[in-house]
Amino acid sequence: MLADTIAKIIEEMLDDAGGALELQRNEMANRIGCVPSQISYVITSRFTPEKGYIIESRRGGGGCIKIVRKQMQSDEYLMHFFYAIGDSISEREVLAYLNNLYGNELISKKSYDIIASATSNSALSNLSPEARDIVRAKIFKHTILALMK
Amino acid sequence: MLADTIAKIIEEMLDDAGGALELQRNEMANRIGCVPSQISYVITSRFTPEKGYIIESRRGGGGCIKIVRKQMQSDEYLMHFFYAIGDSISEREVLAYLNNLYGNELISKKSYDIIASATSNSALSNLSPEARDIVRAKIFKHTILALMK
DNA sequence: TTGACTTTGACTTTGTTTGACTTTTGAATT
DNA sequence: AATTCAAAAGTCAAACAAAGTCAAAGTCAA
Repeated sequence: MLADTIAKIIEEMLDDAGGALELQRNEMANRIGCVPSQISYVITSRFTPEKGYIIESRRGGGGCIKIVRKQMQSDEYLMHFFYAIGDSISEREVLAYLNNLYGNELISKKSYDIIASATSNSALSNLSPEARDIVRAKIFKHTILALMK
Repeated sequence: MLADTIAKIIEEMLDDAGGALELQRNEMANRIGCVPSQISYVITSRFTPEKGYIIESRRGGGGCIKIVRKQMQSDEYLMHFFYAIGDSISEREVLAYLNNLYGNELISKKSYDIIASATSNSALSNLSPEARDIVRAKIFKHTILALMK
């Protein structure tokens, strides 16, 4: 899929550049052979702040898009997450959070798997969708606290 | 029966692929000559976590369904536990199980903490005591499976 | 003949791709 | 210094591509 390919290219560029990089949308679209807005789409769908990226850009002649991969310190970061979780959360949102934590090496794959399964729709299938999201939020918060123990 | 045929096909594909595979629902339905939702039905009815399968999927263009089969050899002990858990379980019982697992060095302290917190009365405080034990059993089973991942 | 399991298809939700149009900005020209 | 222009990036909605959901209808064994 195009979007995944582009995301991968950007990831590699970030690796090479040590976590921060500036790219030109049109130039890149041209090189890859897609419309420029496809680059925008990839960036807004894959390089979100939730996943730990900071995006800045400038229009006009010589404009560019700056992408920075940020890493924080663990407990501080976990607390940040803890407070960010509301009273209700979807399975998808939990996974986005977990991916971020795992991607930043703040939790192990095993912790990831356990929390993901404990908060999955499948595990909570006895509850109504609304109740599910509320219970999930509570479970998720509890496990985040357990991670800091 | 159609469903069994499809299940068999998927099993064979899993064998060939060494236990993990990605398939496209529409493409497969087309090949087999059935409606796409039949594939969904087979997966939800036959490839359940209870039976040791992990399912993930993605919609949209280039979407797919990922199926992973858990092999039970090295995880017999955990499976034993898994089957011992009924449809309802108290916080105390979960802790007894976890202590056993931890005592036998089958899980780490971190895994212990995460699972204990995810299944605590405190995490499930929104639910009535009866609902709590039922949901807890399900969560606990899911986390046990995650441990074997 | 009831109840569990299957089969089907209409409809929903999620994710991707594209292109037309808008906004911003630096630089060249008055 | 003000104006204009072209070169960026942004926005948005339509079209398309998957998978999910759900309920109605069918099947079959106890």
